[in-house]
Amino acid sequence: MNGGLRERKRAATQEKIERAALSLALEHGFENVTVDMICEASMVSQRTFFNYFGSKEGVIIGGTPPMPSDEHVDAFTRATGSNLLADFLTMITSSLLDREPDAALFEARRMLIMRTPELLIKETARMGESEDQFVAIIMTRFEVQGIKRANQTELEDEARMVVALTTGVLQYVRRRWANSQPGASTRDLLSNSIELIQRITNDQPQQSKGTAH
Amino acid sequence: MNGGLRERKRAATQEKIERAALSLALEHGFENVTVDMICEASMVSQRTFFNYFGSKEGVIIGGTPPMPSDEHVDAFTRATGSNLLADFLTMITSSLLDREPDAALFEARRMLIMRTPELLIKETARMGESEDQFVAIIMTRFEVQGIKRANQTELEDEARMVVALTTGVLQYVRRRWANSQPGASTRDLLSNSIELIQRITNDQPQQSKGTAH
DNA sequence: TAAATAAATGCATAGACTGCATAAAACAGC
DNA sequence: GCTGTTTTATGCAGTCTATGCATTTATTTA
Repeated sequence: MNGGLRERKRAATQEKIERAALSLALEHGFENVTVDMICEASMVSQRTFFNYFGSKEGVIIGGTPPMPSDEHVDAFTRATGSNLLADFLTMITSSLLDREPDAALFEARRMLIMRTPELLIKETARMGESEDQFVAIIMTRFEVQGIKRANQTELEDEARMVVALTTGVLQYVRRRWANSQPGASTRDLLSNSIELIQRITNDQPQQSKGTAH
Repeated sequence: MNGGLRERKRAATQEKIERAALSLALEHGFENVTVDMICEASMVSQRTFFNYFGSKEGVIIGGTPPMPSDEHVDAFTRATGSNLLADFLTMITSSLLDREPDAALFEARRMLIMRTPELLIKETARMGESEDQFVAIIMTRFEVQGIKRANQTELEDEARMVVALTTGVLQYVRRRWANSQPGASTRDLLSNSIELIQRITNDQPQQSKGTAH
């Protein structure tokens, strides 16, 4: 059933731990906060903490790796005619934004990540864990849109490169986002980033566009 | 002085630990090998192990973050007229290749990383730690080549994006490299990757090239 | 050969994390 | 409301990575 006592208590506990963790980390810095401190502040056992979040970073960057919702995936695979990299990037950022409905927690996280480069790196790493699933999503889009290459491998390489580029760009975007104003538009940030990518990759003053061999 | 007993012994110890670690990790898998096992196999104390490598991953992916030599940096900042991203990527991979002169260790590392996605991620993370230094190198190239933008910030953003893209692409390249034949050419792999990037970023069937706004 | 420097080690300790057993709470059916 | 079942929370013991500090051992330099 939905909204049972059990479920609500679970959500409450999770939030309580998260709030305690964020608050402590903002005050003392992430690395100076121990799991025990978080447990004491949120009045749960250490074991419970790990049951919920799996690791110390987990409580900040999310206990489970981020996966876009079916709606986002659908929109992505069907968004024909636009730029693949831009669309993928948009899907990922959208699903990241959806994950945190509470504005205060959202902002706290932003500040924390800004102050803790290590967390930004870990977040990137976590994204990398889901690589295969992301590749699958992109392959679906290729299929839906009837995009073919000489062979399946080539198509998969392309998908893998898109994911790789995205994890890289995400690091850039997150940094910019972390240093931006609280209310700043993610959309603008994204389109600026994509412009920048295109400027960089298209800029090749003297080299011909053909293969380098 | 150079080649003193001290220095040679140090190099010998380091190599002994590295060999033991790689051998054990290939046999049992990285996560099933403990630091104590490595210490016993290489006959050093645990403390010595950490003095050399700082962490368990360190013994596999290198005790210190990878930084290109002055020669590489020089070549990069002066290589005018070519593609920025390609040149930067080349510099990074070159310096990575230079790090391991021993072919057997090199190959062992390749196999290990192929079998241990976690290590690939950690390696990427380590690269991210040096971001600021890389940005500085790129800024130097801008300066050497007299490249200007509206303001310094814009230039730095561009540099940061190049680093971000590179860390992403590196993940792709490393995966390809890990799964390739022992003798495969890194140069070919690189140029293929760069072609792929250009195909992806230039491919925008219906969207005009201008700003999305 | 003696002083200075560097390397290796031992020991104590913190802190993250896991496995396992058990207690407490919530649920489902009656 | 009572009872058996399923989740959730906890306690505890133990493993493993990692660090600080003091001490010993080896190499270098003067």
